[in-house]
Amino acid sequence: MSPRRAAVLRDGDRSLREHLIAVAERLIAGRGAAGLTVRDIAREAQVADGVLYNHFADKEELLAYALQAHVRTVWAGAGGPPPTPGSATVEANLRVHLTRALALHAAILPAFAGLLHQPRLLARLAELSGPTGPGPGTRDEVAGYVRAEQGLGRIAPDAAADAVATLLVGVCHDLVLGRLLNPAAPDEVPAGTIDDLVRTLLRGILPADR
Amino acid sequence: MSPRRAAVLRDGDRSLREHLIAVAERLIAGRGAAGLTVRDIAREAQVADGVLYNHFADKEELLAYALQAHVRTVWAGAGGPPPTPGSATVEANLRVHLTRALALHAAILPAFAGLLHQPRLLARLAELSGPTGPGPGTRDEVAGYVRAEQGLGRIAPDAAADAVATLLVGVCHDLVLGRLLNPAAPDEVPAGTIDDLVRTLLRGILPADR
DNA sequence: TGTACATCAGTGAACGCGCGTTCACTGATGTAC
DNA sequence: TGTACATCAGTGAACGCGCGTTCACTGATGTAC
Repeated sequence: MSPRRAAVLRDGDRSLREHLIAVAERLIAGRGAAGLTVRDIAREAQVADGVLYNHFADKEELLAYALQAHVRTVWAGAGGPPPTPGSATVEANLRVHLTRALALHAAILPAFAGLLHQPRLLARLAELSGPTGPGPGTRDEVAGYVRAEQGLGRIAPDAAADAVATLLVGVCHDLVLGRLLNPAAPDEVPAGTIDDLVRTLLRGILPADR
Repeated sequence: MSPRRAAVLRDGDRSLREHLIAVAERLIAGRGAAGLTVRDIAREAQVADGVLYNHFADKEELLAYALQAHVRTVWAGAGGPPPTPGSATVEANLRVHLTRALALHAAILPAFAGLLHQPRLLARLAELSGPTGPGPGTRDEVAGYVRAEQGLGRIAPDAAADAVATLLVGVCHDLVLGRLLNPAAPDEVPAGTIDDLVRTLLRGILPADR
């Protein structure tokens, strides 16, 4: 090992690059990427202001890696694999899917708040591998689940799997956006809400005689 | 009329205050409120940089009024009243509701992009009267429609009106957010998508024999 | 009617601040002798 | 083994810029005489 090491990394084998990404990820998880400055990150990392430019082209590149890491961390902590088609009941499984998706979105979407008008950063993030946002992963999971259950005969063969996925992911966006737009609103989703949503998806709203 | 008037307002009876709000509204409609500077607004309004402080406490207050005006304008242009319960078919009416709501959200949500992490501005906006965001108005409209149709027997009495509203508004958030997060995506909603969503809401996804 | 003055909304240069980024310097380590 | 030097990642003060905001000044209008 050649020259100087940052004081904070003296004991350990983590590279400064990894350290910066991890610290930025932690800050993003805590308060979102919007309004985060390079000084905030440097101070929290106990490292000089300018050192990030030895490892990243610019602030955006560091943020892109940190956002990717955040999304991966949230997915890894999503609490195990999604329900297996054919197991339990479709109703219970959809409830699990919705609950999972809500937790994912609640953790990921706020981190992106304030980045929606930074297409350059979003494009850079999209170039990185893996799930880069809250939506696509959940959508594919749900649509795949619906198709599998259709194969098993537990969901109507003419049901539109993509539509179900859109409805389910849409609910997540709605509930999380509602909290962002109205910070005074309560964090908790009322107990009956998820049941109502799942039941509506399952049975529709037409009267029984039609 | 007493002292000086702004050159741009010489011929006309619009106050400078109204002029500033109208110009800011136009800019917000065109490119969103994020990244908009007081100089942008002043230049577009053909008016001195500092004059806004004669009429508003600060930039945030002007933005709040302009956002309110934008939301009102979009609602006023929403294309007439929502469908009347009992008319046509429930399916057709839901399709109209969804199309209306999509248009509203597509026009309003992007204006709020980048403001989601500015709770002070959002709070100030909420203090103004009228619909202050894309969500609540649509939600109430849809839930009210569902309840009215329940009274007429065209929607199942045990259907959850709020859940339907959440699902429908959620779809709007989803489609608009998808475009914001992935600017490369196409603007058009595929023709069959709305049909699929409405049919799923109406009939659910359980097989016919259950 | 004509002239001097008071009023005050509008003007725009200037201020202070925080941001992303740069770069001359520091100092711990590996190498040459 | 001990000493002098080269290397280069890390340091942090400084730079340039754009932002929101301020304020001394301008000048069109109403009023007094």
